[in-house]
Amino acid sequence: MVDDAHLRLMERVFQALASTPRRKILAYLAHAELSAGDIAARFEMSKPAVSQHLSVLENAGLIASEKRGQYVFYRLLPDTLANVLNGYVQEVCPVSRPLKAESRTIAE
Amino acid sequence: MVDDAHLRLMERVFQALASTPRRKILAYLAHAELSAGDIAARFEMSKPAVSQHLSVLENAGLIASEKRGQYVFYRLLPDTLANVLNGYVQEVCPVSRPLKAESRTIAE
DNA sequence: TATTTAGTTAAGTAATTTCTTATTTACTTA
DNA sequence: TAAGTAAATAAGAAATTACTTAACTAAATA
Repeated sequence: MVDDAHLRLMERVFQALASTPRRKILAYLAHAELSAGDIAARFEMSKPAVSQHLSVLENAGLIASEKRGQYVFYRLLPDTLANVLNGYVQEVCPVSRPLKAESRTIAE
Repeated sequence: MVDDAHLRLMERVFQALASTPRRKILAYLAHAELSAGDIAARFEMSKPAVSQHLSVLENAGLIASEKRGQYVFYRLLPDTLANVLNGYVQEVCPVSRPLKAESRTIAE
């Protein structure tokens, strides 16, 4: 049951990440909290299209929204991303590999 | 130029991972090298469908194939997965987070 | 209170993805 | 060499995804 929930979350996360605009949105939110309009302004596509991308990311637990007055602000939820991706790397890569990569990073 | 190639690879990797059957194939290959038929036998879908999934994974640099006699054997290329996912986590998550997760793992 | 601004929801279309079956290629063995 | 097995390619149907514009809701301001 719990594991099944985890699989469904993983499914939604990988689905969410399979889109260049959505990965771009996450990159923007890594540096600052932004309103829906701030985000839409950085893309060529229409506002509803961006709004839909934001829903996908929110349903995957990758971002959270908060309405303040007229605006809706979005912020990154870095734990979901880190947990799902690190978890998957460790599941697939014979343990030593990801650790080595991280050790290198830690060493820097 | 180099960075553009990196972005195209990332694009293909996330695209490849956005499919449950393909993530399952990677999990199988994490434990052993398998022939195309061995892999197809583990799924309900037709062999050509599995073959197409294998192409997607191979084009993303996540697996490699080698023909030996009548069979084509597939094996995981763990570096691509680890590099792309770790790289992305670090790009998006304010550095501390993935390191902490890995430190915990290393501590075990 | 009427208008403007920010954002989402709805409905429909275009593009892409994921399957299927049929065909083809390459190797093995009777 | 003929027959059988393993796998990929081809062609097309069905399902999903990613957009568009139009309509709607909520908050701010004149």
